Amino acid sequence: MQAQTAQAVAMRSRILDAAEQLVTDDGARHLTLDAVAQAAGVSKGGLLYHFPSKDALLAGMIERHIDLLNARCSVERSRLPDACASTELKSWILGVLQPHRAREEAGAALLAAAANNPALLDGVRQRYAEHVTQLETLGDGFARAAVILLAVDGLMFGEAWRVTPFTPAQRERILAELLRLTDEVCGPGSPTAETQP
Amino acid sequence: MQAQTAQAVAMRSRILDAAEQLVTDDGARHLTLDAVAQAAGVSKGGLLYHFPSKDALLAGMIERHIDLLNARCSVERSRLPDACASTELKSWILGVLQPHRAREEAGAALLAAAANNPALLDGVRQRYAEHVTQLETLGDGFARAAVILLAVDGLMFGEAWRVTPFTPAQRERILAELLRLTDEVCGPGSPTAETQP
DNA sequence: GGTACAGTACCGTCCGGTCGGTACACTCCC
DNA sequence: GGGAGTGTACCGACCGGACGGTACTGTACC
Repeated sequence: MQAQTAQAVAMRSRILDAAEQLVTDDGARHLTLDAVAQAAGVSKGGLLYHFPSKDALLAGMIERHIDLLNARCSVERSRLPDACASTELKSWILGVLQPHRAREEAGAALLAAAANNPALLDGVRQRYAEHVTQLETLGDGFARAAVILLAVDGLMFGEAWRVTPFTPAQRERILAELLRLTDEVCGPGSPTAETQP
Repeated sequence: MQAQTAQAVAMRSRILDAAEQLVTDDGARHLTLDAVAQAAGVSKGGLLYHFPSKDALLAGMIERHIDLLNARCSVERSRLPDACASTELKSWILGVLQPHRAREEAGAALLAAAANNPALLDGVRQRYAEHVTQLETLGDGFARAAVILLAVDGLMFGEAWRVTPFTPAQRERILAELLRLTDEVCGPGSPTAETQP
């Protein structure tokens, strides 16, 4: 890790943005150092200053992706007043799927990593295993909760690969259904939760 | 397309097997013509005789993957006696997930294609759109059916990427839950339920 | 004076694809 | 029936370019 001045952080972010965009537009195959440097408006030397190797770049993409998801889920979790067993699941659903305008193409980071160096996905694997462990505490509700979790995955992957042809309205219905199914796992939680317009 | 003698078909199949194995074991990055040729026990020239380019090889992987899924789903569909609206969905679930010992790693074909040339996924996109169109006929059940479809995707992707840590027992429970949810979409699908006493 | 780059020249390797050639089977024709 | 021709299946050396990475100089700016 480096000194991380504001300037450096900004440039790192620009580079990661460019890399994500490249993957979603042209495919992981075309994620080359030269292409990333050009897209980010930085020299190759500058790129390698921040990410000393391609693996480091990929790891940076993954790391930011996970951090972003964690931050989103934390926000959603803090918005849910109940401490029901479904809170984690709900915040996961909302965190992953809700603000879908910005960059669910961040899933591209996973694709790029999987294509180039599957070992970089270990962090994701670990996080996933933790999720499943949590779901196990639901007992009989495990299977349904796992289905919900998997559906969220499927939607995220599908959108990252641009294979899911859902309209925004359809997506809304699916999201609502996921939340409804979550309620069925362990009840709707605190009544104050759903009082928003 | 070529003459497709039995010999050629066998060799093509061997090559595709080797390619799939390579992707699942070493990642899409290491899917090179030389590596595939060596793994298939064929010379590079021989490989390029059957697949004139790498894109052709990837397209062949995708094509076989889709054909395999279609065949499996047909078998499962023919086993389901009812013509209920959930038949398609059920046969899809069973076809994709049931014989999971053989090669759900065929999902590796999708990964390899997405990494190298995303345009190769157009066939998959088309097939997916057809699925969704079918689901729309379910009316109110659409959202739930879509969730089921997405969960199947999520499980398939997750297994292809080796991120899902489910035990076989957990997987069984999830599969059962998926079928149960399918029944809820339009009833248990008893044979010709609408017309029989 | 250290951070944060720009710029460039270069290297070694890897990889997709080409190309000339081989072995063998089959067929046509005299 | 035997040579000539044709097509299939496959081999493997080779080429050109792309790509990851190194190395170094310069320089704007706080």
